[in-house]
Amino acid sequence: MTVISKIARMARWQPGARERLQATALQLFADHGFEQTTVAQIAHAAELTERTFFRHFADKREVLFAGQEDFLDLFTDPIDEAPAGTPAYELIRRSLDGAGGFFPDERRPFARVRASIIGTEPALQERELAKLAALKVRLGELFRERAIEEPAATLAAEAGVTIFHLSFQQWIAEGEQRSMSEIARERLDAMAALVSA
Amino acid sequence: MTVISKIARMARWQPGARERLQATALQLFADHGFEQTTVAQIAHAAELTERTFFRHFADKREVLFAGQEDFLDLFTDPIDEAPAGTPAYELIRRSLDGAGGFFPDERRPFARVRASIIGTEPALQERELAKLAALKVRLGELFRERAIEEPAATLAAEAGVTIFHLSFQQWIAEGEQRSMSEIARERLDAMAALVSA
DNA sequence: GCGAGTGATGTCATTAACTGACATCACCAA
DNA sequence: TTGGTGATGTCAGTTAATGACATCACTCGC
Repeated sequence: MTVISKIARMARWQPGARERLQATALQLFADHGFEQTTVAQIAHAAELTERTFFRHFADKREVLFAGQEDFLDLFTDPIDEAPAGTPAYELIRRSLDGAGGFFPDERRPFARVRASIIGTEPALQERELAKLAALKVRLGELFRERAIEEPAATLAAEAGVTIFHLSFQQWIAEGEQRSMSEIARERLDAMAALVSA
Repeated sequence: MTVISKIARMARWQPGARERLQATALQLFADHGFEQTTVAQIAHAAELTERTFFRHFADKREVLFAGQEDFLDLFTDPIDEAPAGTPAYELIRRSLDGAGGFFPDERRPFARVRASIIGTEPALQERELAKLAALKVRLGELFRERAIEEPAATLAAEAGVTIFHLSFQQWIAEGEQRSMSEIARERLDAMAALVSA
């Protein structure tokens, strides 16, 4: 009797289907490319069916982008906790600082593989832009709620997301050792210097 | 003998297949929605085949976004013509001013229909973001070529694209009468005021 | 314990986006 | 005249995505 069939006697399904699909997909995409990998292959390798894949992820690309809600909260929680009247620049600083915690060093190898997959596929870059745009919209809303007027609110949100994006790309760059928070702080300071110059 | 068969005797194909597909697609999308319209329907309504549609447009969404090259040139030509040493802000001002010419009042109704279609479909918003991102990348390159250092180059490109996007949305807003150039100038001034404050 | 629900999964059928290979045929240039 | 070219058509195939219905371990109230 195999280990798998033993487990199968204990539970109807193996737990963690979603995570298994994500890990399997990442592996297959890295090995054979995004386009060359079919959803059927991913599902089969994860010992599930294609239909189950699409129950967990709205489309094939989404398997690389799940967890959007958590991602947004990372940035917005520090802003929610800031006192009223905090200036936009300080809100961005806190937001980036808080989000930095989501990118511990252990994640860097994973992030690099993921980024290299996304980098080879325009369709995936589109999705990434959409996710960043969603973050931008959310930040803009929070700023406006705090009586920061347009166009300052949108521009501040834009700047915040840009700083994050630039920092993230540096974080996963070859040889980079510094933490996400350190890099983001440096980028933010550079922007501040730019504006005040 | 029909008009069509007369023309058919004179030419193997009706000219302007691409434009016909674009106009037909816009019409059908507006009437029945993007998802509800199939490529086969568009092609048939334009008296062409599905295969021909995909020869002109890489995918179904692209029929609403063709002409990317011309669009980019609109923004970059004024920058190419500016003298060396022109500051980033002035480059953006010229770029927006030049691009404004691409949005004459006659285009507003078309732009409104198009925008309302895009607004209802996340997949189309993704594509639009990708196009704007391409513009941002191109502007960033031009700025860096002019010895504007990072992160100023990327931030300036970002700001320019944001101003354009905000201006465009205002241009197609209900009741708006001003020209694209006027609106863009106002938005740019607002941003400048913000930075210098 | 036991029977009714619940939830994650499987099965099956179908649609529609997209692609490759090859055919057609007016036009044009040598 | 003839041979090449380019835009289109035809056809077959793959795969992403979705709806409808079945299954069955688990759980909760009794």
